[in-house]
Amino acid sequence: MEEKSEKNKEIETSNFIRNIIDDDLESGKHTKIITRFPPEPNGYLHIGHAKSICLNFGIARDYKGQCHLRFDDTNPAKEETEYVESIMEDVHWLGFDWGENLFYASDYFQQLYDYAELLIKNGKAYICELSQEEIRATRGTLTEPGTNSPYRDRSIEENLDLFRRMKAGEFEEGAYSLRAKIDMASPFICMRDPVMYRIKYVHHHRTGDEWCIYPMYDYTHCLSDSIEAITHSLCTLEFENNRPLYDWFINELPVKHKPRQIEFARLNLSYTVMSKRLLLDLVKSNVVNGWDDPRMPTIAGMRRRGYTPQSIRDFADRIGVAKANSMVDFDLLQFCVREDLNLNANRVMVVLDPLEIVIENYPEDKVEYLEAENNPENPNAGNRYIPFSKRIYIEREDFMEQAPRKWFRLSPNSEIRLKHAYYITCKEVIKDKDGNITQLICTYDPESRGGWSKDGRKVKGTSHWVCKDHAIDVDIRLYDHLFTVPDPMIVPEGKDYKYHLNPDSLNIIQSKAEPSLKEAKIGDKFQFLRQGYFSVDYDSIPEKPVFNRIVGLKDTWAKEAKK
RNA sequence: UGGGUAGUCGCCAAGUGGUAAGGCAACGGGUUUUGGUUCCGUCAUCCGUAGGUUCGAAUCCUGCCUACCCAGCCA
Repeated sequence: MEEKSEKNKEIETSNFIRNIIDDDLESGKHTKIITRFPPEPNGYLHIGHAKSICLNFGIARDYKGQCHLRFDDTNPAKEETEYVESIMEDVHWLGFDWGENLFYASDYFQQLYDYAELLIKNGKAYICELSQEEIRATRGTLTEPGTNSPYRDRSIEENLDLFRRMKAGEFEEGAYSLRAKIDMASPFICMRDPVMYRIKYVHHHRTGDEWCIYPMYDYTHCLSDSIEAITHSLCTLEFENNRPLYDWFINELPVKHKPRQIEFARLNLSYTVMSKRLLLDLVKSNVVNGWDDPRMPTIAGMRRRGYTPQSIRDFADRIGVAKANSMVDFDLLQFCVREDLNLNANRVMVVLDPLEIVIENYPEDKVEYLEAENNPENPNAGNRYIPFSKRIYIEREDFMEQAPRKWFRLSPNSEIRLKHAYYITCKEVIKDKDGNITQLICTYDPESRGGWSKDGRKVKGTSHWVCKDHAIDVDIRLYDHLFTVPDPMIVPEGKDYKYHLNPDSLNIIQSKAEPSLKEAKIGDKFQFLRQGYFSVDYDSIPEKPVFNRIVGLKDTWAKEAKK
């Protein structure tokens, strides 16, 4: 399904990071490019991570280098095996493979510890007894320098002894920390003697209870990159401030490789939120039904919704990579799925909101099987046969008693084509006592079988339909944006991001589908003719398939009708 | 207010001194048994702003404005 659309597309991928890599290759600084995707296993991956994954693995692929998957697991209090499994699944699903290069920062705990002792021996790190609050208080502010810790000038021997006893579990959490000795007056606040190690009596998902001291991100990340010989360490903009510290550790230690950190802007998508904290909150507060709720911007959610890996990769290519903060239109993502699915999803007829039609001049017990192409964009998709008889359903919104200007669907005495079937003309409108339309009486033209007429008369409107006696019942889940505004983070004073939650982000309806959909399997994707693209949800049961709407078709009539 | 970044079409984004790519969206039109697809066309005399250098600047220099990030023993 994917290969076909992949080859007729050639997005020229050029960005400032690739330019740097090109220069490094040309100058001979590097001969092989190694990148890495370094998630912390404390939550599910989202579309923002997909951007990073496509960037890192994409570069490795294009430069014939390699991209490592490395779990940044230095804070056991937040990390779980469940997350590492979901992350691996999502990266694979997106179409990338790290091969042998699966790593964990925790693999380097011993090496990192040895490096720390070396820093102590070189007089570049010390054991501090200040409490967390005291450290904060002596750090200074954005405009004022901090003050030196009273423990800053301990002897190397004492520092070493204390550090070893920290590791041995002799002290309580928070009683001691290992700090780099840099500069309490640095305008880079992260350089004001940052904490390198803290004591935590917490079980680690991989190292168990082997360690009770854990290294901090700034200390761990640069050295992990170095150990793996990463050439270009790509991260998001908020780490720009940390780069001096990244370089400091690399330069103070006798490392073989000195990776270069390069920062790019993280992805923001309109009508959704992207922070792990907020996504976790949506899950915990049951606003959505779990991490893979189809409204979530998580990879798992998008997969369940029906987005294809190809469409997400294409999206990542199209949004580009730069240093300016930005918010991408959700429209672009929708364009990418439609483009993929238009080529690859078979067409099928489903009447979302059924209105019964009785064809008065059609024989009572006759059933015909009409041939229908599965995908006009792909002749290889073949044909199928759809039953047709006297009673059928059409879409309720395809009929209007008082037709507006430019309306070319059904209305009293007008003629339309039933896709793949016949021309019908509306003769009578049946209503209940409240005036609601309950049924339409129509006639059909037996000469128009297949949807053509010999006299070549123009029938502008074409409706989809299903045969009443053969239709199957299906549940349809119509999804819309989780939020009603492009930027949910802009809220009135005193409100939080939930202020803009869309109360109509999910609508479940019962519909009638053509019988072929009985065979649909979980994850199958279809275009419901004239409606949109839908994917079979895993909540389906044999008696009742459940479809998620991935995205609607472009609807220029809806636009016209608004005028 | 210290430091770090960024400001090119409604939204992304190329461009790196030689006179504004491309995509999405939008708009107009042709084709069409999906008001889908597809096709054709329109869409920045102008690059946050004010000066300066230059034959020539979005690209170099200076000032100013705006936005984002940094004061976790989170990442």
